[in-house]
Amino acid sequence: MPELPEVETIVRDLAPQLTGHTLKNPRLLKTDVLRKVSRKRLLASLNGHRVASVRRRAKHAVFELDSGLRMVIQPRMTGVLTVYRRRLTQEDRKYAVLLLSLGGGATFMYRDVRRLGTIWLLDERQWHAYTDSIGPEPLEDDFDVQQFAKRMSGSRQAIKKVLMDQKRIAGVGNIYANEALFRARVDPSRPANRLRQDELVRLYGEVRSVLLEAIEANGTTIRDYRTGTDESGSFQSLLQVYGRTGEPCVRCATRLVTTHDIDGRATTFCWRCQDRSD
DNA sequence: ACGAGGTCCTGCGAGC
DNA sequence: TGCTCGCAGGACCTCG
Repeated sequence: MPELPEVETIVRDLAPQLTGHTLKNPRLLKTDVLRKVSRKRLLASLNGHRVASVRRRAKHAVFELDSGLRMVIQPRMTGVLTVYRRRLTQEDRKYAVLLLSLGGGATFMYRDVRRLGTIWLLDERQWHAYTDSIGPEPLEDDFDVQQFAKRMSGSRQAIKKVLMDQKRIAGVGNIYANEALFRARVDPSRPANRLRQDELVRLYGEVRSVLLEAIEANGTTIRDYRTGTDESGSFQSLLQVYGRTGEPCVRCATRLVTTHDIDGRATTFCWRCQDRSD
């Protein structure tokens, strides 16, 4: 799915096109993405309301309305959020979940092939309860290495799994967990609470730099991901391990290997550069 | 508390 | 060519 850099790209593209605009003619084509909100209440809460802001939190796009309610969309694996300034074709609409008219011929669309994505509608209290329940943003200025080290070392689970735990740090998914661990030369299966200080320092730096570089590249398009202007990202050409099983390590030329030992997710790494060192 | 595994969905590519 | 199978960027749940 879109991870932090992809949702950040989407939100940067969408914000200028949505902020200050009044939403008209909301159409919900699929209801299985709704969580704790009825179709009727969602549509009524959108229709005629102005968008106050479009922001990212973790891997979610957050649309704050003038009513104070927030529509939160988690694109998960295959969700795409785009504003179109042309007439939509049948092909465009094939996987449409939510359509909103923005005026001036512009249309916002959330489409989602697998529909593992979700739409929430949260009031102020529910929003704060949620945002307080997940981890801090790794790219915030005040997210320092001590905070990172403390959050990682509180678990003896595999460091890769802990990196991807949204309750510990927000926004890191499978691609960037693989990349950051490779860059930091840390074995993904190491128990998080057994990393040395120097490894935690490296990992902290690499998590932040890989996320920043991916944002600069407008995210990673493997298959489904599109930016808010329906374009592909370009970070896929800069991946060093993810999707490169059997190819040579960029550092030592050893063939990269993939396991599914950690939480059943694909972990690609260099057993030589990321040797366990405990 | 932890790990394992199932669940929600559809599409695609590999292999036969 | 056409079929079945496993896998896919996520996160939630239950069970033992």
